[in-house]
Amino acid sequence: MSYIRYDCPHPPSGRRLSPTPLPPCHRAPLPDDDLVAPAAGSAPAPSFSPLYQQIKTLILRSLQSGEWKPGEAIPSEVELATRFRVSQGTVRKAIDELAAENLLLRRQGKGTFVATHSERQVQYRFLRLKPDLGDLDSEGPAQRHIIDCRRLRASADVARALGLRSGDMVVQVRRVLAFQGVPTILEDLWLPGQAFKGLSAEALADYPGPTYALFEEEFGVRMVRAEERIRAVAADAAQAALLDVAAGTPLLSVERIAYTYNDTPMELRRGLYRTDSHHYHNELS
Amino acid sequence: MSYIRYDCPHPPSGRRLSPTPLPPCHRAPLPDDDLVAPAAGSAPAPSFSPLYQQIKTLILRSLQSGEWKPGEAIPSEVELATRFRVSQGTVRKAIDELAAENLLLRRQGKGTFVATHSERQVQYRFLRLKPDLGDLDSEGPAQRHIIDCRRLRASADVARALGLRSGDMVVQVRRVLAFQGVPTILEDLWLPGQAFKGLSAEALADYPGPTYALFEEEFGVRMVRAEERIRAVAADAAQAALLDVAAGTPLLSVERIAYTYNDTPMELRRGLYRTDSHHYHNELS
DNA sequence: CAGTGGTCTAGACCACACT
DNA sequence: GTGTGGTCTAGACCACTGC
Repeated sequence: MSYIRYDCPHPPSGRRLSPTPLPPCHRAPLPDDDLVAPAAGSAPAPSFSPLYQQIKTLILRSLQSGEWKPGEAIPSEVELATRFRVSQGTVRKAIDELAAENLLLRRQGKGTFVATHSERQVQYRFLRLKPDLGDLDSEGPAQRHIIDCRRLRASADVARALGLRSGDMVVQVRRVLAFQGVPTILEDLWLPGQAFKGLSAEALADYPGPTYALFEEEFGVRMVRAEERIRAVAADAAQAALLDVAAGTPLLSVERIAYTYNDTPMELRRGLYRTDSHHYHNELS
Repeated sequence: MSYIRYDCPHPPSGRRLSPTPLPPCHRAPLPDDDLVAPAAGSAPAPSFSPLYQQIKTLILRSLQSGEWKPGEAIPSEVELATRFRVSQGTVRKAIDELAAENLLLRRQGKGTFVATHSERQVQYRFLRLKPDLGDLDSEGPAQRHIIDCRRLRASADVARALGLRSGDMVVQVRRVLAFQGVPTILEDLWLPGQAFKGLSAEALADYPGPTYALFEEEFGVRMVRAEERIRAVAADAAQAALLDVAAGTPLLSVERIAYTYNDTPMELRRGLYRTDSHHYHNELS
């Protein structure tokens, strides 16, 4: 008596059965807006998912809607259990998965928090380039040199990567990141123009934290995961000049697509990394 | 009353208290070999870990000792719960973590299995080079050309990577992997000579599955995780010839250290990847 | 059908953080 | 102390697999 089923004996819309163990019977129906209704908008078919997955979806929805903002605490487990009328253990399992995906951050004794790119611990979460020697902090944050920031129409490949139509407006940023004075990363960013109205070179240059934190704060766009394709290429003359290397120097070409909630692509990034004193670090398991 | 503590009121060695909830008292002491004793060999200090962590350690120990071999089913959760005298939920949580680390594989209705590099699904788990076009299977498995396989004394850097003393014996393998006839990967492998006695070029060439599966079957060495450092380099003349590219072509340099249980390094691999029709794929989260 | 892992609950207690 | 997440248990039932 625990799963949403089509053959649910409850007439009032195919919602989940109530998991009350000892008296093995159903719980009183809940207000529709309190649980996932297989209603408009959602995919109608797969409402077979376990309860905790539905809770997870609901929490995700609240994160997406901005009900809880990055860095803030979400309601406690007991509170959420009451709200969703499930046991604490079920809420717990939902939160466990969201924490494993780095969307939430649990802190014992304090609460559960919406993850952010601002936190010291996980700053530059998506940057895998590490110095060959010395600890990660000894190097300090990168210096940013914004070369260009403009609005233009998306080319075919940029549009495809961002799920736009070619010709749609995008913001393009070109910048160089330097570590301890050595220019090390040259990258281009493309962002959907719609969501990033008003992004300027000044904002990018002045913001003290990670760029993804700026995106969270100024545009409400939270990057949740990303995919990268890495190749080795030779620097052309222009690239070589910007990175202060000889033309033809082998560079790491890193193409990244970053996604918000619901696997919506929100950024395309093409970077060239010098790997003479840094390396791209990856953990496999 | 649930954690191992130094102030545990049980005299017979600092072992864990019994988690019996309703009558909040301790359970009868168990045979020493049944649970982690903070005995010789292990680090003595950190015996504060939760029960499920201890269970995890015990399961890990059985995996390590070869009590359950790759591909085999481990005892059911209830069975393990009885054996370790804990609740099924506690065993479950231990297995959950091991499954998340890809050491175990759960299959509903069938059991929990020791993960292996032989399985079709996760074959080439550690190889991140993907074809630019076409699905992963369309390409088929790589053709292996073993160029060399010899035993020699470890150089300083190889020894350091493998946790050996320089001068210790290692097996060195050089090979080329080709996809659809195109040589794409040139790599050197170094393996501790002790554990890989008898490894031959013929065995490497003839074995039909992934090399890591051969290591499991023939030498009982299970690679559990790995770390990679990636750089861009230019092919020298010899490398270029083997990979059928022009000298100076940019290549991905991938240095991998693969670990067995207990974070013991068991393989150093230095690969050069052509990225003209393939790319290194990485997921960030 | 029995056996396995998967879900859900309810309740107890522990560890940690703040006040 | 109160409130939070973290651990542990016991028991029920569901879903999948294979005999």
